[in-house]
Amino acid sequence: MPGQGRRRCCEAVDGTHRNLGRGRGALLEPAVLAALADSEAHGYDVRKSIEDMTDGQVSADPGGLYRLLRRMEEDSLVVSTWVEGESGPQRRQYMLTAEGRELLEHWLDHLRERERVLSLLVTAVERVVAKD
Amino acid sequence: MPGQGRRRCCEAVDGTHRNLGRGRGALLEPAVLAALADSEAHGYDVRKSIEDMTDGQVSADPGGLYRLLRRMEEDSLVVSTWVEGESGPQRRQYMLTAEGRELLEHWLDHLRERERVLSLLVTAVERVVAKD
DNA sequence: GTCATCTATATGTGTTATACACTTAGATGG
DNA sequence: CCATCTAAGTGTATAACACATATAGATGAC
Repeated sequence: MPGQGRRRCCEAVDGTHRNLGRGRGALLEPAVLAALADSEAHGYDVRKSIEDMTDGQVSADPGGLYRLLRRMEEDSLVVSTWVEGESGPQRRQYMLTAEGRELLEHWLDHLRERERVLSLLVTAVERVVAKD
Repeated sequence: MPGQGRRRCCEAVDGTHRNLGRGRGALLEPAVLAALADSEAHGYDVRKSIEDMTDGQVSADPGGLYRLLRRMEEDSLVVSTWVEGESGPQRRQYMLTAEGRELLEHWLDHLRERERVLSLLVTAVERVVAKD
């Protein structure tokens, strides 16, 4: 069986998905934008939204998610405020900005393109594999 | 327009796609495997195969492609031989191994899963964007 | 009453592939 | 002779990731 040394194609050590693809090809950012487009939320909720969105298949790494949210705030895609709960300020509420919403629309086109490319690739692989 | 500082979502500086997603989420490896499943080929041909496969939308970075091929050989997914052309040995011919073919089959399942997740994400984004 | 578990938000860090620029070299063609 | 195509690389800074770990309050079991 291939894939002992370097890990390949399947994501996390435990076999679950943990990412949506890396870097520029990543899908985590649009997922976050989409999660926040409905209503503002805090990081923990965003994480659950993404799980819901993807049918429980993508469970973002908390560390990475919180860092992404900070990055996105730096880039003015979201803004955050600390929510003073009845038990002290412990939640950072994120809200989408107009810029973030604009980018999400842009992402939609891009995601559709990616869908198309992926489907072309699947077709090509199917052709050469010709599995049952 | 968002995306001046950090580049976002769109791939290369010139606006073309150059990758298929990074790292573990990357699609370049299966594309290479698929390109070599039909018939052995050298790197330059693989690059063109990928372009064909993706309707000209993905044009792999040559540097990265050659490095990937080397990596794949290290992992016994492909084997290479220098082809002695009539004008000296200048082409490295790559051939898929049984292990490589096995991994490609595995990739097919994985790509289909990715297709499904991507389509769920697109649906989610569409719902919140509700564009035209 | 304490122990696990859940909510919630982080930081630390090594690893790795990437994008882009650049090099080399033979062949082809105007 | 000079551009362009084929062909195969190297160099390198950067960025993002996976995973481990820390923290703290709340909830619930036993």
